Amino acid sequence: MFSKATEYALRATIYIAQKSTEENKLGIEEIAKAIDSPQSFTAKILQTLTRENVISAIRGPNGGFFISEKAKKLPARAVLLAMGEDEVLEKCVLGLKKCSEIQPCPMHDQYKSIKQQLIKLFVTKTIHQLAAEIKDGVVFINNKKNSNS
Amino acid sequence: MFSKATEYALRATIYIAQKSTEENKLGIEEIAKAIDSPQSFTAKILQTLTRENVISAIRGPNGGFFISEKAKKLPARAVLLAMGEDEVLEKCVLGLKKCSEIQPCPMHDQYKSIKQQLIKLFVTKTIHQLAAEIKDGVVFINNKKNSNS
DNA sequence: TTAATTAAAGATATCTTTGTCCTTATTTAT
DNA sequence: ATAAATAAGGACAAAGATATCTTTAATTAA
Repeated sequence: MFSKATEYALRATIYIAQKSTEENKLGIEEIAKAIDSPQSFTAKILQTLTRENVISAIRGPNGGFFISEKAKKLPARAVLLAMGEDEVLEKCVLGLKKCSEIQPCPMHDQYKSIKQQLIKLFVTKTIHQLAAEIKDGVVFINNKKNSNS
Repeated sequence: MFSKATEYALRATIYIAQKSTEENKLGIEEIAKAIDSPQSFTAKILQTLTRENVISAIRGPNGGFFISEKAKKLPARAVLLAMGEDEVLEKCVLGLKKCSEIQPCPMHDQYKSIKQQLIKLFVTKTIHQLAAEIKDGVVFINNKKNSNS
């Protein structure tokens, strides 16, 4: 559904929201290990998320990444927008540019409600809410083949 | 959601199902124009769909592509399988390999039902059913910027 | 049998995504 | 001031997706 870059972006953002505070920032090495992503590639992605004001970064000793309380209230969709991949949610499933209510593709009517639910999911779920579920121990976010934490 | 190749594959399959019979086969040029796809690239894709027995092809004069009545009963998912893109339907939205009911990612519970509906759509809708909607004039499948047919 | 028509197959080109590495800028502590 | 720690940025590499072109194989009709 999403590119690897966007998957890493979502995982990293949720991880940072769960683990960091402005006083306790996270380094790129920790983040990449935690979400099982290539470190340098993830660094690029976090650069983008920082530039787009989804997360924040401070350089130098004791620097690192964190996310402000304000940014935690952003919907998950903000990550998609920052990564330039928001249109996936809206797109026609057959890739038709003109597919719409008045000119539907053969899948439109049935896909319509799925699409609406997808959009709703990314619009209503905030970064904070996603992170909170991890804190509760209900869910996980790492990706290692043999890990349970 | 899907690659361009798979989008073309779905559109081409539906178009062939709508327009062709074993007596009236379609050439690659007509198909590519109808679904607004690059002709040579589409030829490769139709080769794959033929090899995977989703559609059929006959070479030589009066040859072309068609789809058997039997194949028309295949679900849309058969096209995804032929294109090697079936896992999109099943995949964790955050790209986590181990995401499951017992070890859910932070989006799992809400995404679960969306995923199920997606799978149901591709499993229950047959190629024939999708093509029939076009014949009824209810839907369209071309992709031209300025076309209404 | 020859020419024409059509898809199949292979080689190649281009672009995008994914990924790495090295240098630079910033900040902190000594 | 200097050294260390950290992210930012740029150059590059590798792989995959997208696309084109040329040649080959199969089929048909003349």
